Amino acid sequence: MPELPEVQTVLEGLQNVLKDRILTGVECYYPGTVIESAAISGCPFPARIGEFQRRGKYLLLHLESASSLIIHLRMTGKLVYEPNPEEPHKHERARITLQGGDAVRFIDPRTFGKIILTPSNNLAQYLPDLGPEPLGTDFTPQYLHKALQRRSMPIKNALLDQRIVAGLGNIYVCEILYRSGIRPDLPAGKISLTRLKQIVRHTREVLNESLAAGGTSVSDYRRIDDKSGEFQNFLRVYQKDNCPLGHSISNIRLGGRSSFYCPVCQK
DNA sequence: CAATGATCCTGTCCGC
DNA sequence: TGCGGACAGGATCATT
Repeated sequence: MPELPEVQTVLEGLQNVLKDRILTGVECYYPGTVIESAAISGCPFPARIGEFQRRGKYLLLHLESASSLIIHLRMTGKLVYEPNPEEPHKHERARITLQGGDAVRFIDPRTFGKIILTPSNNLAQYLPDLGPEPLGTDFTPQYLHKALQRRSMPIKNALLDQRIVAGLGNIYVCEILYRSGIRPDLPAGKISLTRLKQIVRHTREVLNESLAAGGTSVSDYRRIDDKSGEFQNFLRVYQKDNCPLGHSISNIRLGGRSSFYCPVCQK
């Protein structure tokens, strides 16, 4: 499940592969995977990518033709660079074509991923309300304190809410709460500023460690060069039987998601 | 407004 | 060996 470190790793892979290349189009092989804004006037291709950006779990490719591609991988989306590809792969839902015949395949078995083509000045219409970047300077304990006050939902659900902080998913939230020593089901609004400091600190720590490892590969996620990330080797609670101290891990469902935590280390 | 639950979708895994 | 069912989960929409 691509979260911030995986999306960032994919972005850097795209940057390596697509820098200075001329995009000639986006083909769609599954209804609804590619969405083209009605506000697009004239064909935005051929065009180079002027800027590569990530916002939360969204990839933003700004074309020099004043249009942008918004890509969301959701759970099983993968981008794979392919020199001169032939017929679409079995789970290939879309394809970004390049001048010269090469392409980036969008492979997504569960079909939830999207590629949106929209004028660059109209991005906001296709991006939801997103909270601060967890590695940015405005993600602070004070911010979290304010965002969570009087909220009764479990802290785990709050950290998964992209409107509160943009880019975290199930794996990293489990790991962040373990390192912070906080149970995932604690009501978000009742957590002290001191403990929120732990959350902010460990959010940065976990994300930075994962970025350094090229992300986490637990199921489908691969880098654009189809290599695995390595952070799954450093997970302490997610899909584990025991925490690093040997206590047995509990798995409860919160917001319909499995939530791994150590009942001894997390209070 | 806040919180919860259903929904989308298919590959994988488990038990019988 | 094969089958049914549970499960995985990000974001959105509907309901309470």
